[in-house]
Amino acid sequence: MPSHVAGTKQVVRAKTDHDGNSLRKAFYEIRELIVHGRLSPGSWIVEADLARHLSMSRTPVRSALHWLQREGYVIEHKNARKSRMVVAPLTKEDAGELYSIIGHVEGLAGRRTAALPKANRTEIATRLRGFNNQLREILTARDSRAAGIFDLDRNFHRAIIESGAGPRLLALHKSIEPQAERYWRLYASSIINDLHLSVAEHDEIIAAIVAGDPDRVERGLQSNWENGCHRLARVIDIFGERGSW
Amino acid sequence: MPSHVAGTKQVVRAKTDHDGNSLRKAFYEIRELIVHGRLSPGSWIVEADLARHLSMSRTPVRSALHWLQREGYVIEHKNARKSRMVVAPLTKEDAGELYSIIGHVEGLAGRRTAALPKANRTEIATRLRGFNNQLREILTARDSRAAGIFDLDRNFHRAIIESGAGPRLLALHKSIEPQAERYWRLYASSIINDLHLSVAEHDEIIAAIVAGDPDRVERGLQSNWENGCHRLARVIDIFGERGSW
DNA sequence: CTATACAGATTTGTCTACAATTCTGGATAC
DNA sequence: GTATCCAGAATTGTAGACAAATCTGTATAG
Repeated sequence: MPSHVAGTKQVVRAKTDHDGNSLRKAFYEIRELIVHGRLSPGSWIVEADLARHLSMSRTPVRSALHWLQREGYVIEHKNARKSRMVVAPLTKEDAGELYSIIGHVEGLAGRRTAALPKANRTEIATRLRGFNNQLREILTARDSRAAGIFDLDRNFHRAIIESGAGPRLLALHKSIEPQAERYWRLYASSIINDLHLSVAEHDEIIAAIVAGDPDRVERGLQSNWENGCHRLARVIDIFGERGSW
Repeated sequence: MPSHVAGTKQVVRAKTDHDGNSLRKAFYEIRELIVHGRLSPGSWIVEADLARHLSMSRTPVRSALHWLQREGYVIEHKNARKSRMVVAPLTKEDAGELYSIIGHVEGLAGRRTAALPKANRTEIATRLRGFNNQLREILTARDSRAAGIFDLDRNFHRAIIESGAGPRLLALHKSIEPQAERYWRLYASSIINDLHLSVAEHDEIIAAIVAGDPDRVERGLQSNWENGCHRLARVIDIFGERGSW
């Protein structure tokens, strides 16, 4: 190549194949950062910083942030006509609405789970008992490995949703549930101290599924979330809200 | 500037100010195209074509399509590792799940509307009666201006949601409701023929709000959607599903 | 006549460039 | 000492370029 062309383009391109789907990766990684509190509630988001952190360009990061905004993990601090993005704060009011929605979404799914054939229901109940018994063990052992608790509770609820919900409801649940996890993680004590209550509520839900009673399952799930919300509210009152100032 | 640099960049750029927010515009316009059936269910989507149609670059169009995908207006026809986008088909099964979800979301909001102070409730009821009476007029006059019917029914429901729901639930409703509109628009006759049933159900909902009975409001809204779904299912049976082949 | 292979056309995914706007800090006026 | 204004830094929004992947149609071999 002649040397006089050297300065013309010379954009050394680093093989664009960042594995084919950076957007997904960006979405899940950023969500993880938010859910785990590494990006703390109320804090500023700079696209370029995240892009560097994830070692990709701004384009997929940007799209991911828009997803997160639509789902409520991120809100736009609209100054004038430009949208600054901020990690959504955790407030008691928001928690109330969020938990209420999840309770109803799960209630709807649970209702359909209760309508499944008996064979399926007993199979599910067995699985649910497995999760709940593990929770009970942690409880009696005063183990308090918070991480395990989160996962067990999540698995319990997911098992119900996944067996009863169709694709739409499932997607809806998947997009909302991690937001409740934000509250769990940051106000962990609320879950751990009152764990026995939740375990008891789970027992009732299992019984309702075995009985095949949709109303009872729905009520059980709604109560579980509603009560969780009250327990959470107490903790928020004590420790204060985060990211809302 | 030395002449040997003349060929370096020279990208004449046409003032990027497409008004500051092309993404929103792209999202709403494309959604409109889908909801109104201009982009028919099951049909292929090509980013570049849409970009040309909206006279903007692919970047905002692409993001908008991702939003639409997340909300269920568009699905990805995943071949290998690349995502071809397709306008979501309209199926009886999907309608069932969709209507069920909306019924419950509105039910939750309506429940909170029923819990408002009496003064607010009567004010809302007045507004609702306004919409419903207009529907009744169209009905008795055998007017069947479909467009007006859509708007009136939508306004009726929105009035309830907006008075009872918090920001999260409102956003959720806003993202789901237009998807029901897709079914309305394409199977319009299902609404128009049985309009009197819906009007009667609306009356019951109004009465429940006036009475301030959350359970009754919730039941009323859920039934309204559930019955609407049945009416729709009959029409789908007759005319067939669209876009699913 | 059918099946395979290959070349060109399409289309998507990601990157970087650039314009416009907003923010920040410091210098100047009072 | 405080308020105002301006230059430069930082940040966002959009455009367009390119590479990889997929699809399509045609030509060739059997």
